[in-house]
Amino acid sequence: MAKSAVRIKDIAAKANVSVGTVDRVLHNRGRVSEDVRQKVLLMMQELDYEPNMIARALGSNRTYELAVLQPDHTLDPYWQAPWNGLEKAARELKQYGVHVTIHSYNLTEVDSFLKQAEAATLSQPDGILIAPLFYRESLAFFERWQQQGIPYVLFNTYIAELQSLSYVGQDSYQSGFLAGKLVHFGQSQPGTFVIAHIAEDIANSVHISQKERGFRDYFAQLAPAPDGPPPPPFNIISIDLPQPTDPAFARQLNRLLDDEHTHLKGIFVSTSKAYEIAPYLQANHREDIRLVGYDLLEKNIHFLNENVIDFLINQNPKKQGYWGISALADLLVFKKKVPALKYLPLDIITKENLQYYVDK
Amino acid sequence: MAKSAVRIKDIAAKANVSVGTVDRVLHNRGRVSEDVRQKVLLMMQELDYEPNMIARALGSNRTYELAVLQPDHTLDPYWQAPWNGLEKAARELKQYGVHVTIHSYNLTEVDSFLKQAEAATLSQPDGILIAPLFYRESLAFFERWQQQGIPYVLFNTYIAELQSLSYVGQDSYQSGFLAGKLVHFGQSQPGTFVIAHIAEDIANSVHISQKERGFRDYFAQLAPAPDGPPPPPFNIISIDLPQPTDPAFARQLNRLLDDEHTHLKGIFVSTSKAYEIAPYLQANHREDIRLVGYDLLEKNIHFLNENVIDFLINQNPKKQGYWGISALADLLVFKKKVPALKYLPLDIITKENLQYYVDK
DNA sequence: TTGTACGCGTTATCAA
DNA sequence: TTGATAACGCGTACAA
Repeated sequence: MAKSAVRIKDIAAKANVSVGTVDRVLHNRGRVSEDVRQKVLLMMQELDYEPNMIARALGSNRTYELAVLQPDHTLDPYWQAPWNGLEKAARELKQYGVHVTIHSYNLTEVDSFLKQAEAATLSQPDGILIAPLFYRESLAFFERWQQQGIPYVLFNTYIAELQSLSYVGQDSYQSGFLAGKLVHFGQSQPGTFVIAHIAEDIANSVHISQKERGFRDYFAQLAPAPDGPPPPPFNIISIDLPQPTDPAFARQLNRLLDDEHTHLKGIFVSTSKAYEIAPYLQANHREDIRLVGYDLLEKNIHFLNENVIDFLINQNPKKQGYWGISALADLLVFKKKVPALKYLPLDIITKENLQYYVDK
Repeated sequence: MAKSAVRIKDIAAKANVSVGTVDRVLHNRGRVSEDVRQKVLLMMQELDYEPNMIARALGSNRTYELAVLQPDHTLDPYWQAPWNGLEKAARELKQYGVHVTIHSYNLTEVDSFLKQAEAATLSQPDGILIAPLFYRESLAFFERWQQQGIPYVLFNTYIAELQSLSYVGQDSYQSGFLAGKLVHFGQSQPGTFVIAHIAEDIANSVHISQKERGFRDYFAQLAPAPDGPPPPPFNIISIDLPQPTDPAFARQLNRLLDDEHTHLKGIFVSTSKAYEIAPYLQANHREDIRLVGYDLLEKNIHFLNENVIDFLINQNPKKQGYWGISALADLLVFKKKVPALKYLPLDIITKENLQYYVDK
């Protein structure tokens, strides 16, 4: 027995009022006496009324303007995927009156961010989705949005922020922890594991340092096997590399690879740029050194297929965009509760299961 | 500029006909002169008309009855997940007039399947989703459904079948291949890898033998590294185990574990029953033997957390149910093209990323 | 062969 | 504080 179709009309009849009255209590628009209100509320409960969202979308001709702030996907390949996710969500929600405008900023220029954020704010949207790569500058806008009563969702980059509706993205700490497992797995001889940061301002980048903490914690918790032998002494070091175009990049990397008594077992690249390290391993025939990185960029995929990169951790960038928009839509059009935190899966990608994760 | 809202009314006006006429050509119901038809078609193209599915669902009060044939989820824990997926899809599509009825059969009794399949057929549904675990018996029903013009979708168990609308599920061959990678990864010493079938009628089960083929092919393709050293000689054997309650189960397993010169490196369990093998490894402190299996059952998760199971391959059973129903809905209510094959991702699950895949 | 008018469940306006 | 009633875009009898 599918509890089929209890309509506003039904509860109106049962409560001896008109549909207009029911509608008023349903959306507490006021202008209805308290006793009638209670009666209607009761009837709604009794009949277990569920609004027909389809009819609602059709009837109320209202539209919802959503503004998105994210780095320009034509300047950095990583941001293509979130962009695809946004577009997909936009397409699906179009019929519900949802319209999304993407404000792209240049991820290397603060001014660009400020300008776009300003534009987004002035457009008076009904909701905002933001990848807050500029920490400090974002905070000021959060304040403004909150005062204006505009709900906003953070994605991709976590900022501890109590006022935002939700954060959609990855758990950086756990992804570092997982990376530890992946570089270590199956290696029992003592040696060194490296976490490599490429051209990152670590001090100003919360999620990078969380990744490092997770990575180190993985090896730390390896210790206390109660009955087994103690784990071999692993040496965990982190290196900061400059831009790959900088000659110092090759110099530092080669020094690391050439140092015989380091016993280098694996490298974890804390960003999506594992493909910058891979050529050096390949050139020196050091495919035995485990290499783990992030994201299914074309260049990463290339080295995964060449067995130079062993694992990629997929942060599900497309879904980040998709669910970010969905969260806003859930709040605004479907009036659903939105969880404050939505961690996306950390997919482990190898050559053998890659095909299922690349966007066709 | 969002190409906002071109309605039937608009194209009717532009073509100097009534909405009724437009509707007739839209659904080619005939009864419209060819020249008018062409003109309307042209206008539709020019205006890039997209039907408003929401209004359509509301206007046409038609409902769609979907029948599902799958093993009883109260008798086998694996089937809980697909069931959840079905329910989720049903909930989302309810407002579009989609109603799904689940016909559960006992996966150990052919008669039960026949009875439920008969019932489903007689209910004259608008579409059928079936997990065809009984190969031969399913074929007869396919024939009937095809003759009755009822679209049907296969899920979970692949059967080469040209008439079905779609197959939604995993790629068994590739999952065996992946399992090969996972048991082998990081192990360079020669030794033996085992693929274990637990209480399976392999001859009658296509996907189990596909898994085995994939598994063996993984090791076969390891060979020809053009410049590197030849791969170590791996020995791949398969064993058929009886029901775990059968004393022969323990006997065979212990014989395998005790045989010193087998140099057993890893075991791949071809079904979701890795948890039946795990206790033996644990009891004998043979956690060094790699163990890989399928699916996030509670018992498997337990041994994953205990480091006895190293990897689980997630076949995404919940999504199988979800996308199975979605495929039917896409065809029937949204009139969309449905791909003949939808392979779900083969997620690699470890202790460290498990949390993101368990159904909360 | 074509056009008209009503209904789907909801919202929103306006008069009572 | 209430109740009619016209939209919303589409499907569909039924009339012409």
